[in-house]
Amino acid sequence: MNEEEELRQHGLKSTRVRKEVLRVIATSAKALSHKEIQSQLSEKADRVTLFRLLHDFEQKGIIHKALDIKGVSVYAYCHHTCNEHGHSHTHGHFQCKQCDSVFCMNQAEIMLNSMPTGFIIDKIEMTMYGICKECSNTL
Amino acid sequence: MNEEEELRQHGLKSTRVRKEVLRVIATSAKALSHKEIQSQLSEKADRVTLFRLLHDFEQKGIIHKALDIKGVSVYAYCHHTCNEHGHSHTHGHFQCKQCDSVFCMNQAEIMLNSMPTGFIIDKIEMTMYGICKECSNTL
DNA sequence: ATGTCAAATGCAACAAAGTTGCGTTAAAGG
DNA sequence: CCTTTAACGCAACTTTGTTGCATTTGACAT
Repeated sequence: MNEEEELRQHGLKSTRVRKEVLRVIATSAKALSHKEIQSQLSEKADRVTLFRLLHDFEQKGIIHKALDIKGVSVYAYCHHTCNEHGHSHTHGHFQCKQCDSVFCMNQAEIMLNSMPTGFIIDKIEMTMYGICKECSNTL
Repeated sequence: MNEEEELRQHGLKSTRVRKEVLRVIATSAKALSHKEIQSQLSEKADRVTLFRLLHDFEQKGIIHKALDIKGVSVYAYCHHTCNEHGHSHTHGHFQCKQCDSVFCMNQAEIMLNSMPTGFIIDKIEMTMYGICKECSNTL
């Protein structure tokens, strides 16, 4: 499925900016910040357009958001598991202290051994910090 | 142990602002943002002073930092388990969608069922989102 | 008690991330 | 090809957090 089809499937118009952002995110091995996405576009797009587009993509289940250690949002592709009714991610994220890259870690799932009483849990996020594969090779 | 002693024990000068910030954080049931801390001080302190002080407290192991869902830093008391050589928290955090409060959840521990190869893990953070005890009572 | 000195504070200015409002452009369907 | 509505771009703004520098103050020695 190409970008055009995927956008339409999620009820979004297929436009120049959207197609390129989708391509950039879908082909990235790591989660990307707004800034990184902007700098990877061949034809430049407006900051605000990009912010709004990322919100839309997230809302439609095309991408999901994580926070890096500084609290900056980074975005990663959902690989067709989510839609506008909700996200269904069980994976955690990993941020490298060396290169700052954030990766989706499908190997790492979360298991809660006890639930706090009275609290209704909706979503669990896990982030690991350390050194990534690539950086640990060059140490 | 009072605030004055605790600050000295961690190698920090005891000052008016520090004592009050420490009191506010140590007696709070929830993690507090910079903004919330500032608004809870009886004698107002400078924004920048507060930011620097929070960094210092974190670095000395007096408080620890978590990120709320918007990426804003919130701070909670360490209860004497940490020092300048490192933090040793195994608990996760919980943020309420209703009231935005962030709580330390000592009940919730993390279990990794498999480790990603090549990645060196240093620290694991977990945040749960949902409805807190208080808000779920008034639903 | 008082002087000294580094550390802590306050102020101004800045930077980055993210938001809001509004006018203009362009995709999609007829 | 015309119309409509969503997407885009621009300007201005907000919030969080940072940096540099001058002033004040806590801790310690005299």
